[in-house]
Amino acid sequence: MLSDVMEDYLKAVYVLQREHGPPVKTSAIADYLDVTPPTVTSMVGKLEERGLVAREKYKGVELTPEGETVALEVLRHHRLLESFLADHLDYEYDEVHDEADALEHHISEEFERRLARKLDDPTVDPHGDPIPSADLEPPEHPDTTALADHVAGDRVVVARVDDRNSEELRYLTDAGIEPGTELSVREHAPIGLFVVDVDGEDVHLPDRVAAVIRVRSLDEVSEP
Amino acid sequence: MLSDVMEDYLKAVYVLQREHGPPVKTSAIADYLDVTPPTVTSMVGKLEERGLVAREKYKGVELTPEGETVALEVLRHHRLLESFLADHLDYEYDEVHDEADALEHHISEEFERRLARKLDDPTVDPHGDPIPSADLEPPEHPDTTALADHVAGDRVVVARVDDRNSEELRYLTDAGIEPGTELSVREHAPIGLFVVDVDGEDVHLPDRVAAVIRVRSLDEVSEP
DNA sequence: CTATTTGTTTAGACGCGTCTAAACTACGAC
DNA sequence: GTCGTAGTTTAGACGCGTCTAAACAAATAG
Repeated sequence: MLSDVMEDYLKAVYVLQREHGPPVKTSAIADYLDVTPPTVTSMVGKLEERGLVAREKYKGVELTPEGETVALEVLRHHRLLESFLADHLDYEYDEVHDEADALEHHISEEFERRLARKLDDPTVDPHGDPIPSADLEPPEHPDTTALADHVAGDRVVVARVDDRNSEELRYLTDAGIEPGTELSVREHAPIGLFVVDVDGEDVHLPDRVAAVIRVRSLDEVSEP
Repeated sequence: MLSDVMEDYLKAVYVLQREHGPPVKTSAIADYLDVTPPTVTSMVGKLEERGLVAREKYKGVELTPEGETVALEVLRHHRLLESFLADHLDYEYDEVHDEADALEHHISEEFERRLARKLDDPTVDPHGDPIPSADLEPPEHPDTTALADHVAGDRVVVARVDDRNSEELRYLTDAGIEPGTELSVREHAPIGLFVVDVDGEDVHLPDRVAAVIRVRSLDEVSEP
């Protein structure tokens, strides 16, 4: 039996591993979960005893296959819930993350099955993140590029946006930027600002934000 | 801030208070929550400090108005969830209780609102239990009688069935007995068995089960 | 009206998940 | 290469929710 908190740690390691590759550092997990580093160390110790992570002291941590399966299960719950909230309860994209976080540990396998069925077995959540399949095999990660890596003139379609910052997400949604949106880069201003064209409207984005928007090229040219 | 566990205790006191009236005994709560009596004593102590229950040592416990409001909030969550699971996720009546128990503490106020709206502000859950309204005023409890108090010949309509025992509930559902079902009492056998007619079929129920099925009379006669 | 049984509370312990303070490791600057 | 610093781990504490064992109160039988 695994506690909610342990599941949260495994999810965190999974996500951070995807972002920066293993090994995942103690402080990165602490930041992600809003907890102090000693707390992480002690929790990671327990996960190691259970064979869910491999750890090298002072170096960092990495999921074992068993740990990855747990993380994928949690992620599947999370993203199915997000999809459900957006599709059937009319939540805005920026509101679904927190609600799904609260619920993801408490739904039964039965609930998961029925939800998936109701939603027609979706493969992508409202932010464009892939939903792990029911067999919990590691999902394909379509090769996308960061919007920040593109140059003026590039035409791209948004693949996914980071779901963690609700305010940012709302800003983007209001500007019409969400998975599936087509846009073109007008300018990369030297002060660290991207200007993109969305449906004929100029939208301004600081570099930091452009870095977490994943896109696919529309013209097979100009890959970074 | 109230923990999930505290909410569970308040819900338990509420339900037990409705069933047997105050004061609610320590052991009754312990049974209900599947916990030992000392645990209840210590928890009740904390609830008392917070002004959510009034207690007389060795006698029992009773909800304060504040405690009752919390209990009603939890119950509203629970019963809205049950309704949702049955109506939109095709759960059977006997499956909804446990799932709702797991989720009731983790949905936001926003979720509650959207759920109620989606369901068209229901006033009764699938078991026939009243759903507290959004203002959390104590709901009306329609005056029903126990099926067990009726005699041969009485025609009644089922108002509610106890949602706690999933097996019993499934048996009743399979026999066609659920809120809204019309039935008539054929016989009260002296060995502690009720025989009722449901849609022309004989259904046999031990006294204990007949005691937890609440009904309303169809002929204005023969009130116990 | 006392004695026994039944039920409740106190006492003390434990695991979980968290913290702060202090010890330690690793790594980049010099 | 040594040293200082940034980051990690150990040590020790705390509140929560639970338990068992023992002390205590209330209800009941005689």
